Formats: sequence, C-alpha cells, structure tokens
Amino acid sequence: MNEDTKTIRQMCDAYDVTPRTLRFYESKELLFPIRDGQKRLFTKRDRARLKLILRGKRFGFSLEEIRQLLDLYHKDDQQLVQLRRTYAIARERLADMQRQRDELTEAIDDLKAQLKWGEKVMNSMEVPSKAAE
Amino acid sequence: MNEDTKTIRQMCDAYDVTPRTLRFYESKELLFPIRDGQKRLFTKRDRARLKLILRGKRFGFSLEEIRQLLDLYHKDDQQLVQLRRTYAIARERLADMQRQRDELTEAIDDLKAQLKWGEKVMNSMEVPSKAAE
DNA sequence: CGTCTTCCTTACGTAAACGTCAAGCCTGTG
DNA sequence: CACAGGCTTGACGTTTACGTAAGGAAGACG
Repeated sequence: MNEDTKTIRQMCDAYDVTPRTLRFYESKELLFPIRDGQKRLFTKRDRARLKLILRGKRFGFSLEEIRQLLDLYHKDDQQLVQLRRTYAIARERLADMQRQRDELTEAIDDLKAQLKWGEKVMNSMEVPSKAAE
Repeated sequence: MNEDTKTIRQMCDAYDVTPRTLRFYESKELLFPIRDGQKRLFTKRDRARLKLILRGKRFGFSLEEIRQLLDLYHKDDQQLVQLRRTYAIARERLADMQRQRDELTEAIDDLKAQLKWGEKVMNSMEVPSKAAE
C-alpha cells in the first residue's frame, strides 16, 4: 500500500494525461508531487488540483489563469475576497463562452443554408437528361 | 478614383487589420490581390473574402478551416463531382461545429453550476456575525 | 536633388501546451 | 550478472497567427 499517493503512471491512467503533461504542470507550479528518491509521488492534493486543472481547461482557461485561480484557493485567509475575484473571472469566461457559442450557432445556420443550396444544385444537375432534351 | 480596388493601407483602415496580416493571408492563399508594379491592390472579391475570414476567426476557426470554407463558397461554378466533394467536406465541418457547440454548451452548464455554488458559499460567508454568536 | 512616406521581401521571434528524442539511474527478474 | 522496464532530467521540435526588425525600391514633395 502507499500512503494515499500515486505514481506518475497511475495518474496518467486515472486522468488520461501523459507523463509529459504532469511534469509540465509541475514545472509550471500547478502541481507539487513529493519525491521518493527521484520518483514523483502525487498526493491527494495534487489529484484535487489536477481535477480542477482539467476542468479549467474545458472551460477555456489558460494554464496561467488556472494557476492563479488555484493559488487563490490555496490562500485560506481572505477567502471571501478571493472567492469573489474567482467568481468575477469565471463570469467573464462564461460570457465569452456564451458569446462564442452564439456565434457558432450562427455559423452553423449559415453553413446549413449553404448545404441546402448545394443539395438543390446537385439535384438539378443529377437529371440533366430531360432538361437537355 | 481607382477601379474598385484598395491599397493595403486602405484595407487596414477599413477592416482594422495590419499589413502583415493581409500579406500573411495572401501567403496562405486566403486572399489574391492583384499587383500594380510590386504594390498590392485588393479587389472587391478580396474584400468579400476578408469579411468572411474575419467572421470565421470570430467563430474560432483556424485559417486553414476558413480557407476550406472559402473554397466552398466560391467554387460554385464547378462540376457535379467537385460539388459533391465540397458538399462532403462542408458536412464534416458542420458536424465538427455542432460537436464543438455541444461541448461548449456542456462546459457552459458546468460553469454555471460552479457559479451557483460560488454564490451560495459567498452568501453564507457574508453574514458570519450571527453564526459566530 | 535629398528626404519622406509607403510599400516591398526576407526572415527570425513569440506564446501555449505539450511531443519527442537522448541519455542516465533504479529496480526486479531470470 | 545482464538486461528489460519504468522513471528521471534536459533540451530541442511543433503548430498557429501573426509581430517585428532589416534592408531596399519607388513615388511625392519642397
């Protein structure tokens, strides 16, 4: 048994990331695995942070933004102020994402229209025998 | 008067881009300005394409994706086979876009949930005076 | 004619988020 | 003991969408 730590390989399997990614995150001070000799051991805290990192990535945060947010969590004093800042940042991101989705929806509709037009043209071209006569 | 063409500077002012950007787009075969000596002259067609390029960028498409879409928009005078190929490409793009939007929607919902949680926590922290007593 | 401004080409620089070697250290196994 | 595997640390490579600097041509102006 280990004392609630995981090796890099176990982490990779559990969270579907590469070793390179985990080392990269450590180098960027997003994770702080302890060492057994030269081997990394990822603690419960690292796993919690990694979950937040991956979720942040889904939301479109950069790693640097994520690092800052994680740091805010880490500072236990002034929690209310920090939480408010986090909240504000998150709201901005949400607005960005919604705007992006709206634009995407518009583009989808445009493209759909194009496709319909394409279908019409193809149909009129598929039976040119009658029209040619 | 010019014959419906604009210089690079006029283009930059009109569309809020840099000269570098326009040259870059030309090098990537997104634009095809004609030449007066060595100077570029951007035609009406270039301007139409640039509008689509900028819109595509707002949608989050890569320039390479945009180039494909432009090909779709402008290769309307082709053979049936060509049309079918572009049609297929466009359908793939549409599928990609819809998947992208679905992911975005999911992420948006997640983030919204996070924000609600944040509000709850903040509310419970704002009035600790009573609870402390 | 000299200088300014605008344009040109060439080409190296940048940031993000890792991928991909290279080469070395440990450990277990036959 | 020898070798395979897994982990380690560099350190250079990749992609995208330009920025930026160097050096030069070409027309306008005083």
